[in-house]
Amino acid sequence: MPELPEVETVARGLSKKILGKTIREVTLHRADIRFPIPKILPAKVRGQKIIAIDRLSKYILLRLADGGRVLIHLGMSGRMFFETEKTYARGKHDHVVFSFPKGLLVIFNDARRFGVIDYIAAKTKAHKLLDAVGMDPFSKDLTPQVLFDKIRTRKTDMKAILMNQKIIAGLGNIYVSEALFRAKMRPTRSGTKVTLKECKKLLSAIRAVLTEAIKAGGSSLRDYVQTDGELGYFQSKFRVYDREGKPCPACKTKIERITQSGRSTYFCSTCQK
DNA sequence: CGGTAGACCTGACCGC
DNA sequence: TGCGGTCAGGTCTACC
Repeated sequence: MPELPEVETVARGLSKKILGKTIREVTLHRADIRFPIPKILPAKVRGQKIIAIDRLSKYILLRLADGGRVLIHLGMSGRMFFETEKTYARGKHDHVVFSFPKGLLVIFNDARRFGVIDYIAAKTKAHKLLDAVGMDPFSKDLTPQVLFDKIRTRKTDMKAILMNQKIIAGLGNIYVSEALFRAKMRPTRSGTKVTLKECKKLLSAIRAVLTEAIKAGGSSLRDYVQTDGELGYFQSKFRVYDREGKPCPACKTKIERITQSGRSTYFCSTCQK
């Protein structure tokens, strides 16, 4: 499901209802999803108050009062939503259930099981997955010059560069196509052929599309819902993604779909150079 | 190190 | 109704 805007939407939804609350219990209905879920997690977080809920790239971090953290990644099909203890009927892919006072439940559901749930103890600083996270697109330290320096030496195409989480963290298949369209840049272009001026435009495009998508509550395709069950609506604002054969919103040329690194890319061959 | 294919998993959809 | 093929919002690992 999720790229940065969807994860941000989930993190905000969780904050509204469980920030400052104490975890009563965590139930693991599976021993592993993409990786094993630590068996000790329930014992470690039981009775812990959630003092912060952060998003780092596409990860959600529940910060606990004792300094421990719960790391969550939604993979391709992961969802988190609220239920009430009295009426809850466990769904097929409900793998983890967090219980809070007054019968409030937070369900982690993930059909494809590409998601991750891990526990990071208080004194642990490094984490393999978090160490692979690059700069946040909204970071003040990410200037056009910094982006240019990261891109200019890369021989691979812009699609792969923007999908690389170590370069910029948070974009995925939808928002890479959308950002490149807004920047008028061909997804097939080599990083070595991008100018500083274009990086400035690209960075603005990335920030604009992500900001608009967050405002819309993310994009709901097949199985994404917000924590409260509402649908995000940014999918109705896609300019190229999933619009093969449809007219470009700027020039009416038919949108093309190509495959890059085994994933679909959508672009306008007239607008994007 | 950079680049790329393959792997992991379930479900929805399409054509026969 | 079933069956096979394709595709899906991610990213880690192995290999060149």
